[in-house]
Amino acid sequence: MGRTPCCDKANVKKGPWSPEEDAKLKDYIKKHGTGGNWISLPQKAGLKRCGKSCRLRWLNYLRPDIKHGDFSEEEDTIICNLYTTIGSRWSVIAAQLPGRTDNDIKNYWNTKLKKKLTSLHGMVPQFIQPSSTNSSSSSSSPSSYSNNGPLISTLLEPISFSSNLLLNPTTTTTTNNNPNNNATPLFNHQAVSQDQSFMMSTMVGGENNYHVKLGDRRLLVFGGDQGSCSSSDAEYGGGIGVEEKRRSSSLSSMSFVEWSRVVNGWNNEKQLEDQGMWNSNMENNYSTPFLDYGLEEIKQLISSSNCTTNVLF
DNA sequence: AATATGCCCAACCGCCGGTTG
DNA sequence: ACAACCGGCGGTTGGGCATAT
Repeated sequence: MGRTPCCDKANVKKGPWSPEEDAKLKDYIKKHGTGGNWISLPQKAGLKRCGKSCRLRWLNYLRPDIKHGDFSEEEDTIICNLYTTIGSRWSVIAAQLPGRTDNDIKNYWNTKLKKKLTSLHGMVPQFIQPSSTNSSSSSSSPSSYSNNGPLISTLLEPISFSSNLLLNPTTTTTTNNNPNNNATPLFNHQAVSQDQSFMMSTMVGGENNYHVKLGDRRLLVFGGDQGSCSSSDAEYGGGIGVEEKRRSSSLSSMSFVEWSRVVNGWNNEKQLEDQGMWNSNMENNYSTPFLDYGLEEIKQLISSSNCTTNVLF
């Protein structure tokens, strides 16, 4: 048989916490810690609450390192960037914002940030589901990501890598293989499988270093699937970013520049140029060299660079 | 001033993977 | 091996507050 139930559901208090309850919980944890057992905690602390409720109250409100108050522009950017990168994995996003809880970020996104982006730019960043090599799974649950293979996370710290790692340049352009696909991603970066290959564009940067920039942060971005590509990709994103080419020959694109324009409100090429994301020589040359990489090459490339970031494979 | 509407956010709900008995 | 619990997560709800009518 299994274990006994954690609490008498009929005999636990629900609803808002009183200051007295908060004080009891805080005091208990201060003296004894959580002990790794939330279920027995309320009884020990003298609270008529479910352990789950205590855990939530502590993590989302009572913890001493919680940051209250408005979100900064930088936090906005990180949230937007990560949302388009990994979707609504609020706990992962929260891990990048010290003092913020997943619940806070979720609420902030749903009530303010979405509207802010809509009012500023007339659109909201979208997260496009990765297509799965496992046809039975198309859910957005975290497990589906691990099933799909490695997740390459957005880099939140400056990166650079040497141009001598760029091999066998070929020339290609992005095409929209599915004109009926209206779900145009602004920025498309997801879990990828081991057997997928990548198209990596050369990026605007120094002579020997390639990077893309978002505000004062540089990001290495991988992405795209499902053969979606908009005209704006060709217009703005042709030479910048990292693109994924599936073996199926379906070519897809994200538009990093387009996304950066949205996030930062850069409205013309001059602003993009100022940000190091555009150069006038590219104006009539959207068909810049792309380079083929496998995942292992990318891993090697990153590990051999000065990268000090949280790339997840 | 009274009422309606919209917004915010703390808390709940239900699901999932891992663990335990 | 299996059933049930635990911890963690994301989605949703509903009460309180602010603003509009």
